Amino acid sequence: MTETPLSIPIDRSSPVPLYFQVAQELERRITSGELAVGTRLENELVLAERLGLSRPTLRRSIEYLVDRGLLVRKRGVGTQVVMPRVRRPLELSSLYDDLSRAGEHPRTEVLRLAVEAPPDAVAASLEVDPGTEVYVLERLRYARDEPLALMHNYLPVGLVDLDEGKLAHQGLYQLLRAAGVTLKIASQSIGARNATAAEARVLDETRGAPLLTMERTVYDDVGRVVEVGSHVYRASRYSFELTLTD
Amino acid sequence: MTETPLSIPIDRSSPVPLYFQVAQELERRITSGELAVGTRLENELVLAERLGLSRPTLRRSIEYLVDRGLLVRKRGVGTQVVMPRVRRPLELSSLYDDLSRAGEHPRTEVLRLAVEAPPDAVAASLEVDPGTEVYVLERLRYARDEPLALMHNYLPVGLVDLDEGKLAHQGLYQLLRAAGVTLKIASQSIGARNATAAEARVLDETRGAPLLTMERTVYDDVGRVVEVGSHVYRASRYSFELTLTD
DNA sequence: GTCAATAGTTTGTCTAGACATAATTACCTA
DNA sequence: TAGGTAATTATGTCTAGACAAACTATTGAC
Repeated sequence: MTETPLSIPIDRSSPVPLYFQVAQELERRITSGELAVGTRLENELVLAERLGLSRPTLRRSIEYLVDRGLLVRKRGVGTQVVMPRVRRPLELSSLYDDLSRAGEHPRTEVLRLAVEAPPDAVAASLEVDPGTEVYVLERLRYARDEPLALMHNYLPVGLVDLDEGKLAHQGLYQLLRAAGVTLKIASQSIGARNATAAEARVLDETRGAPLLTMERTVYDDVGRVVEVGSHVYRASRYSFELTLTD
Repeated sequence: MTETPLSIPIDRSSPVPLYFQVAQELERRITSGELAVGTRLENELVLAERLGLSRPTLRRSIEYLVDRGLLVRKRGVGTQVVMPRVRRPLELSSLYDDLSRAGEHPRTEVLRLAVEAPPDAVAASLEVDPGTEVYVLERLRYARDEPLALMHNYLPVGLVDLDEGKLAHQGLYQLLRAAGVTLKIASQSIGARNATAAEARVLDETRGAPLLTMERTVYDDVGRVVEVGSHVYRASRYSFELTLTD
């Protein structure tokens, strides 16, 4: 129930929007514990005046953090700090990015890279006519020198130029973003099955070992399908971590 | 590249906020296909005047739909309809709700309902002291008269009163919501393993059959842990569908 | 013909203030 | 004392307008 007078420096000459400067600084203080859970913020009028901002601008900062689950507002009551534990609702990240961040030293072996007509089901997911040629990519992902996942990707040609060299050192999504593609939304399906003999051999498992399967279709900001992936992960080494909101 | 003059009736006497009336109607027209993908909206000034709203209010409507991935804005260019395919980023729903919606006639068999001290790991997830008594719940979920999942749940006492009768006919989350608990955020981990003999027997699978595992911790709007779940699903009958954004 | 400067269009940010509505608190009456 | 009513406080919604920045297309110069 503490209520701290809040002081945040604002740089009006910065290209960073004012509301975002405030939001960022608030987020930092909350996640760092500087603003403890349960702390009540001063009311918007006072806060706006103290920071030298208009109320709409200040409200926009707070709204941003409310959306992300760091603050709770109640009309007639006030605004309170809730959770430092929250991460993003869910990130559109690739396995490579995740592993890099976790310091797992990912490595990728490109087993196949071709331009050819994919299976009809994949063509349908890609929303191209059956028989259309697309990038077909088969990769083996290692973490700490152990095989982790066998990945099949399909991409329309023309978005990005792929070659083995680039793919060995960068994640596919990094390459897409670098090519100016804005990944916007993906739909995934996560399931499980037992490893076939061939999969077991590649992944250094035994036949029948449990595998996690993931099918993913990724769309960009204008609604184009930019990638279809069909991957299997060793369940003994990997699990999906998610955070849901609402 | 079509550009339609947009006409939306607005009820100023309604308690529904104006920006939301507009957002809802726009969403309906987009998902129904009435506003086709690629359609460009008129610019905000014109649109605001046509609808008799101020620009900030109109902008708020549009912002709502941009956040949900139905519209894209580009400065200097305009606002365009993108995807009718998007659903919510990801819903905090329970298996029971999902199945009901899908018309799968879910049924629940309560195998155990007790108040006792949970394993220490669960107590830690629940953020209660080891040895604290909590609800311990073991259930078998059927869909279309076939066993689908074996579910273990742990809840702090005092939030909701549980009894077998209620649990047979309603999902756990429905009961929580009815008790005034606002589910806000959950962190999940999805993995896979092979079925033990006991699990296989209960789930009508064979020993070694692939199972999807899910561990979930749910928090309410003020940051309390309200449920910890540890579930296994028959991979032959179930997969997780997700939509990621950003 | 090509490239750069420029003008026009459209969204992005910000301000100042008005009124509405929900939650709480204080008070006053029965 | 108990009850409801009124005042208070805070967020929610909305308006009207200003200026900034990004993108497009056109125009002009070489």
